[in-house]
Amino acid sequence: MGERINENAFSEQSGEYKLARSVMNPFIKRIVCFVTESVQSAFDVELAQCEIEKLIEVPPDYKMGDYALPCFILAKQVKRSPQMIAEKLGVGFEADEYIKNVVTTGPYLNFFVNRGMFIRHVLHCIDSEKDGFGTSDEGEGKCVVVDYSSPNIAKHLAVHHMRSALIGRSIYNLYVALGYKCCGINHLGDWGTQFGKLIVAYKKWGGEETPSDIETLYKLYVRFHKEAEDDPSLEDESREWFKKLENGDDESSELWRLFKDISMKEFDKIYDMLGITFDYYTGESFYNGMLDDTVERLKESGLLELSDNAQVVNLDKYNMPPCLIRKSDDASLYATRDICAAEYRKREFDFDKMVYVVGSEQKLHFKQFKKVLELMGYEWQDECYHVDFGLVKFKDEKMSTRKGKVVLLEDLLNESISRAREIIKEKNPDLDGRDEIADAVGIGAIIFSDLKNKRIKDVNFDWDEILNFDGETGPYVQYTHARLCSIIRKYGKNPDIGADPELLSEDEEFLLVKKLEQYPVAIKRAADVFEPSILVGHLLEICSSLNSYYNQCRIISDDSSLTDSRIVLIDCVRQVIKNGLLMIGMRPPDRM
RNA sequence: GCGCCAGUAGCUCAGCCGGAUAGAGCAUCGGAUUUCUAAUCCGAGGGUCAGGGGUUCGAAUCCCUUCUGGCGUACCA
Repeated sequence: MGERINENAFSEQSGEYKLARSVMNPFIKRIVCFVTESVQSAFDVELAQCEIEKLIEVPPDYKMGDYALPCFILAKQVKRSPQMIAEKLGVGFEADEYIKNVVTTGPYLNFFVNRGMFIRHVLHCIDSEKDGFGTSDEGEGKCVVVDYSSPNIAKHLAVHHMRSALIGRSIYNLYVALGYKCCGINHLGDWGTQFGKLIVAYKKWGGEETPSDIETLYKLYVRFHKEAEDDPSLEDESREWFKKLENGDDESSELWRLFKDISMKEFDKIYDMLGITFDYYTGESFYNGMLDDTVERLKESGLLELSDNAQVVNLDKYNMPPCLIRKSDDASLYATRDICAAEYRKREFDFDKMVYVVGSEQKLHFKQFKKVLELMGYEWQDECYHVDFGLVKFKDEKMSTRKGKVVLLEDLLNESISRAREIIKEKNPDLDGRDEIADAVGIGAIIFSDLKNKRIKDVNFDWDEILNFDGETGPYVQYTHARLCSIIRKYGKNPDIGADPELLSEDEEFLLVKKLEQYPVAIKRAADVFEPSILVGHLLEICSSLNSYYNQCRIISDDSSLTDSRIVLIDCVRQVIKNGLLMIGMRPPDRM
């Protein structure tokens, strides 16, 4: 029986994590102990266990082994050829219950685990941790602030606000899984000159009726820009109105409140559909009363200087344009408010990390922002991260935001749901609860397509691609989950972890279990680099392994012992897929 | 002009703190269902890892350089 173990996730972990993993994986621990001792006895060279552990990787081919020790690095320290080292170490190996065999292949020493033991170990972990499998307590007592979505009032929620929300929410969940306390903040763009513009537009063209929907507000906004092209005085007028607003003027404050309420109603509708929540909705306006203090601190630090009548922090020394703090009319800017908000959040939450999930086009802003914090003497600026993501591009000219056209998120989501409904009608017309499932699948497809690629990649917004439910997609993962649930339903009993794992002797079964074992590693890696796509990619690998297995082996058969064992495996896969889907904000349907 | 990011199969991407034979999905073509859900699986074709130099026992991966594309570059956010 050939072996088909092929995966590579081990090779890229940080040394720190590898240490933690060894606690979890006794197989690697065993290898590390063996190598450490052997190097000592064979070459009289002493190496730390964590050094050895960093070297352990996974061979690229199933025939080669489960874990490998490349001997190149050792060769330098021991001053022998890597081939010779591998050979000499291999000779001294004795099998035990964890590692059953070792093979020397050129400069590599390849280890084979005791599969039955490995499977037993992993399945027991999953069975005992259940929904908690993949979590840890490494963040206990620490806090992460995540700033996501943060749309501007009076415009429709744009696609990039959805990206920010989905990425941000996933990062939030990842850190919760690692035991951190998280604060999710929607830093609403509810302040700034654009409010002056809106007020001007409303007063001039708003008519008698009080606006009640975001479409009306948006039209006013668009009209303002159109008219301002011919009449630049409108810009001055809007700056004056914003100034009034900032000074607490009644009329403008009332309008501001109205505009904000209308927008929030609209936003909440979309957030509900996507399952996005926040702990705080403290937008820019929230900091209005604190701005003077912030500016005062900047002044005291001697950072402020006057330039063309505006107050700025000069950043020439750092090869950056100056950071504007107050405009020539004394009004604040977004940098002012961001700095103020950061100070507030540090006071309020005493975070260990603060994450801004905002598009790449604002890179310079965050670079300046961090530099100013540093110059103010805040060491914690080191723990502020701009988690940027690529632009959303439109293939289809009809949907371009240019020419005042926008993709309405609500339309996009509804389109996806109705597409899911069509497919259900076609494939499984008698499905119970099909409306709810169409929701989960339709929305899931959107969420998944947004998170599956590295965030830095630009997204080519293409209906056909986003609404394609074949291949590496959200529906694929959900479908896999539903199938597993279906098998367990058919089995009719509760999976019994007492079933014999030794019966799971197929290569596909072992491969699957290895993927499951890597799930907590994927979580950790994804959180470390704020990259949900790492988790998504791992979920796809699990599903792909499972489907391959499913098509090759029957789970429920006449052999009741074997069936019992396979059901335990199936239940564990189901559990892990469920955990992963929830982590990225998707619902795992029991059937579809 | 300057700065940052990206360039891997026809398309979308993974792999990138150097290691064993560059991998997926989509699309195309060919197969699999009396059997636990075919939204699945198996197979085929498809590559100058943008070009050039360098470092190294070894480079898609690190350094330099050129080209292409995107974004940013003080009173918008």
